[in-house]
Amino acid sequence: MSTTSHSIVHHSLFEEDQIPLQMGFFPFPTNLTFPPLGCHQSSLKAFSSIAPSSLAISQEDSTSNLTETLFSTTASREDLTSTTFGGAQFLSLNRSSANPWALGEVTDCFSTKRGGFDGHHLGISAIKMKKMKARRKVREPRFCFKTMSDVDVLDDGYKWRKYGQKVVKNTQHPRSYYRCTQDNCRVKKRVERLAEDPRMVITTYEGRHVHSPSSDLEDSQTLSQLGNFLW
DNA sequence: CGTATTTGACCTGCGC
DNA sequence: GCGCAGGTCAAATACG
Repeated sequence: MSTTSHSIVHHSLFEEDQIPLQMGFFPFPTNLTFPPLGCHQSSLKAFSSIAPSSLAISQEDSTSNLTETLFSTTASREDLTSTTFGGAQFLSLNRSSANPWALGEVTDCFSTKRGGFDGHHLGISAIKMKKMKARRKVREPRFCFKTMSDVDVLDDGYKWRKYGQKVVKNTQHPRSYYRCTQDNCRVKKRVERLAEDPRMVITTYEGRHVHSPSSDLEDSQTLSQLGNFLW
């Protein structure tokens, strides 16, 4: 199997809950903090980085056959600014305050395995537990993108270990669950094929990496530069 | 033999 | 409370 054989003719970035709804509008979180979700490999350069105050998307990637990049936000055209960086043109989005996610709290409360709440954590009061439950709806930032590819797992520069697979109702293709193999890094990703179009791979990332990609130094440097630019 | 993947069981949240 | 569906665990298995 070759990871270079896939062809990306179109991909898009959108909040995962919107799938498979029409792309176009979703509440854009203000504290999205990647590069973890940045796909720095040449095949995915369009998503060079996502920063707290801006969303950057390469409009043109001459190294791949990427012909079109779409993204959806609540922002109007006026909220977008165009910047040229490293030979590529990026669109930056000035975000508003609307943010459905409270990054950190859930991480702190639920970072360990579910067994973490029994035994030595039994001192937690009922009220606190209730608060925790109330917070539980709030998730780590999740983002997904759709890629037309004949391989399921695209090389995004990080090392992943598969920890589960599940058949999702009304779909013929199973959903695979991956976790970053790096110690202390709890980033997860899900990979599934779109029911309506099996050629499309939906990759959903959850959380933020606490380390650099494991390979591809050149692209890592590029990513780092972009990070500086965007942050 | 160490590491990664598979897969059935189990857990959790949610709707009714 | 019950059942369903999604997500995770972990033992078994495969692979290099």
